[in-house]
Amino acid sequence: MKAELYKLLKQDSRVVAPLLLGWKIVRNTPQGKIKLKIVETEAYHQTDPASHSFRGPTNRTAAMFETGGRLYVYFTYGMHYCINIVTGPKGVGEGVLIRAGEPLSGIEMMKKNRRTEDILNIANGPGKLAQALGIASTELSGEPLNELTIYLVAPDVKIQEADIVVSPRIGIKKAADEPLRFYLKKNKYISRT
DNA sequence: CGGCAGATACGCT
DNA sequence: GCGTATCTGCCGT
Repeated sequence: MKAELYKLLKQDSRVVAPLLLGWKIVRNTPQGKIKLKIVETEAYHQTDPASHSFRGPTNRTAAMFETGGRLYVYFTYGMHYCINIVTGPKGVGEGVLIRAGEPLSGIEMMKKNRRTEDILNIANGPGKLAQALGIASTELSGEPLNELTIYLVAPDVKIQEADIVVSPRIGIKKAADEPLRFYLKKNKYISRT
């Protein structure tokens, strides 16, 4: 992992979450690369009761306690996988949930993975995004970001602060008012407004 | 379209 | 047992 990215991801998830907007998430597959622009994120910190890491490390959440720059993949609702970028120093359990992405390339593969032709419905939610990327297990959880599996690419054009909208997070009961969801203003691929 | 039930299995109490 | 960082389809408007 590049030093620049390592420095970014070593920071607090609440700092990193808005900074990841506009970055590209790339999945390398034998059939080719799948690329999406990150358009929606949420921060989950160890001190946050809504975070899986809140009660300390477990077998499931061990990856969140690693040094920033790894993947944390979890399974929920009996059928969905979701992807986080682990952030912060080793020993602190935190990460950034990637909630939605704008398809850039490998679109035919994503359509097949998602069983839909509707481009607006390919990755506009965390479970959908994981499915679009072909993630159907937790085997990549704990994996360091790397060009052989999954990695991040910096934005071509720097995202302006004025283009970022902050809101409460989706689908949680605890700490439901915390403004820890970030998305790109007017972007068509976010999960909801 | 908006709201809601149902699916489904795993981690933790 | 119970709750879950969700999605889809089906229903009514």
